[in-house]
Amino acid sequence: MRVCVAECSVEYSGRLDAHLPRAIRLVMVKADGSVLIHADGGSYKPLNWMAPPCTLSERAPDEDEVAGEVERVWEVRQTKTGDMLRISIHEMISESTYDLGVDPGLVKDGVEKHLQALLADSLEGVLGMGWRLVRREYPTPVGPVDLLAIDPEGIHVAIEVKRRGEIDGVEQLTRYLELLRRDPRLADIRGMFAAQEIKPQARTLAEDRGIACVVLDYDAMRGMDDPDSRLF
Amino acid sequence: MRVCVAECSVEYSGRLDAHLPRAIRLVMVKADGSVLIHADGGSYKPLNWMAPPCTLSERAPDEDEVAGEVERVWEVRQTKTGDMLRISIHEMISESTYDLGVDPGLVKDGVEKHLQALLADSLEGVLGMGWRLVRREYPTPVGPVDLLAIDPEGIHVAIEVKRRGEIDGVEQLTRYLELLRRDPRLADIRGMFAAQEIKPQARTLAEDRGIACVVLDYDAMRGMDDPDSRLF
DNA sequence: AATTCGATGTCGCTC
DNA sequence: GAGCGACGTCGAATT
Repeated sequence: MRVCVAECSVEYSGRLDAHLPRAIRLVMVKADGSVLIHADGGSYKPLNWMAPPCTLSERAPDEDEVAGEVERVWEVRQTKTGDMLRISIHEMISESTYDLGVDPGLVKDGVEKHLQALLADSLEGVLGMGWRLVRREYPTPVGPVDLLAIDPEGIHVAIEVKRRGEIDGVEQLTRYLELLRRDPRLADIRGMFAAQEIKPQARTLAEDRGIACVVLDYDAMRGMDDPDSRLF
Repeated sequence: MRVCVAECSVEYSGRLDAHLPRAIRLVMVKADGSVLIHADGGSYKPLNWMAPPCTLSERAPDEDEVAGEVERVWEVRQTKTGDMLRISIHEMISESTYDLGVDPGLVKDGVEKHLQALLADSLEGVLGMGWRLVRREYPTPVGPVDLLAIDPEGIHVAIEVKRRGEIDGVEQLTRYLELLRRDPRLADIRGMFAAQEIKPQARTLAEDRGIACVVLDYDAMRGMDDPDSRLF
């Protein structure tokens, strides 16, 4: 990785055209040729960038660029789309190269699949005694519903699990229910919307459609979970 | 901005839990306290990060951490959500601080909205005499179509404008046409797909559906445009 | 404050 | 490779 701090101006041409006026910025060139240009603020998104696969070439400034006090010009081209990033360097303030090696990568925990697995393992702990799991990823013609369960009264319940419960999740569950009810054995199936957080609009819509809402406590579920039987 | 290269391991706890095993990475601390951790690959997205507003504090490693060869520990806390990022530094390889000043920011040009405005202003210049604009952003139940126009024969034409014409743009226009044709006054409406560049697949699909394709010349349209009447 | 919508979205999976 | 959905989506414009 090459890490530079430079006074530069930048032009991008690709899905749109954009330019960055002259200022001091951090320019990061990764081993795969990709380039990131960061200012000292904003979020994790660079002001400008080029995604791999791409190639960086350096050239001398032309007459106009010299007149504009440009010392070096980097041109980064996207191999597939032809997008181009031109970095005009007015002054290189610092430049270093490091060998970072291959990163072992991020390990995630607590995503929807994990919530689904935890709830499947802790149905009685979360919903109460008498609940039984039929299966995870129960198939329907429009995709699998997260969990199919049976409540203490013996009624089937389709459970949609989300990390954040929003309206589109309720719509998704509604589609599943509509199709599942065509199966005579599931004609009386009910719906349950389970999420770590349920938005007010989603709750309103769900309850209007007779879908129960359950807020999941991830840490509590992890406590209930039997570590020997879990999937992750 | 503080730019460090360090052998580190990282834990994140917030919307999800995640961790990064020990490896050499770039750690960027911006003036607002936000932190980015980059490996030497991937795209512009960091492996891990903390968005502002947040505060970074450094502490000495505890007994377990010392046993794990940790030299320094940075803890970054999100002020509002309480999300936490813990960076355990095994070895600081390089550390520098720069004053970048306030960035003037990215200036965008040539986005779809601008193309749409230019085409609306130059309909006859681009498509030929006799074309008339009905309106921009003509509403349909699935969103507004960019332009509704009338061709020299008096037939309505729905025009979808893109910088890069790809298949999803043709699908979008097809949905608009389907709904617009339900209006008896627009039963004979035709479609036109206008873009600076039209991908072969998109052109094939469009023409198969009877949708005309027009390649827009941005510079020429800017030349035709009356600067006094334009929207930008 | 809440919501909707666009993004140079990116990323990861299925087909 | 294309299509589809989730994302620690982020961010701006709008209600």
